[in-house]
Amino acid sequence: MYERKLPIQEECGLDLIREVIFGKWKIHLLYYISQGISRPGQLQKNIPEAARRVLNIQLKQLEDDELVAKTVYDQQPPKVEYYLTDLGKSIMPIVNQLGQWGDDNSEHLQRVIKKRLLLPEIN
Amino acid sequence: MYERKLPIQEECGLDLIREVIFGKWKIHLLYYISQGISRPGQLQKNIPEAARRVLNIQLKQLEDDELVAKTVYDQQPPKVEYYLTDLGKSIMPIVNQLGQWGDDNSEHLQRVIKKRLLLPEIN
DNA sequence: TTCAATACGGATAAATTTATCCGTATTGGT
DNA sequence: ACCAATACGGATAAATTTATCCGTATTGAA
Repeated sequence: MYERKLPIQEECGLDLIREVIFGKWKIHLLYYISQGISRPGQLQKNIPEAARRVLNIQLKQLEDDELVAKTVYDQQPPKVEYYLTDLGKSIMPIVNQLGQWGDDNSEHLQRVIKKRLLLPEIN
Repeated sequence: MYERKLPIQEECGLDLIREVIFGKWKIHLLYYISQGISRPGQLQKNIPEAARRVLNIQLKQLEDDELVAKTVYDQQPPKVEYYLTDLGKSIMPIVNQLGQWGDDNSEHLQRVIKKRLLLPEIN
């Protein structure tokens, strides 16, 4: 178990939203869940680059932050369905715009990302 | 100097935008620059929680990604001014909405963030 | 002559996040 | 009997990001 050592910033809206959506797969998860892809196994199939363990962790965080919630069916084999809370729904317009902006500018973005490999330092 | 080992995802818009704005202070920097706070020293004063070194690194990344650009005045003491590129300007509506959403939901967000301290595991 | 203001970046440590590996448990199909 | 499908999470390694510390260089002001 990991214990945070540095304080979390919560000065302004940008700090706060960063805390809940800046995870490698969080916006993807929100997106797919909003599209009705609700079961963990399905989400994983849609995000094959992500390790299942990581998806679980990020789903848990989204759940803790109350952007999503889940229904656990009492059956075997297990069945779980995630859905967006009202708060989660309210952020979807922005998530969709993020994806749209990325798509609209994909040429540019792919170019600058490739350029990074040539740069002397990255950090 | 650091060399990346894992591949960068660039499958979809959400991957791409993550690459350019998911840094601890990037959306803040974009916001303040859009507000006309253009000099590094001023940006630092507006984001006192951030280490200056980190702001420099993230400004450099924003510059490499062509969301911002800078004018270097040839004088002493040095003077530099950052400004948004067209691409940077095009993302501001979304950045502003992110901040707005965070502000609008600040009570909720502060509550869930505080709750994290009580949770058994974080990762 | 010493210090403040200005911007930048090397070197390295620390913190955090993500990845990998593997084990739990149950039902039904082959 | 054995395996696939299903969801979950412990333990730990690896990768990445962020933080800390300090040094460079120049002008003008006290």
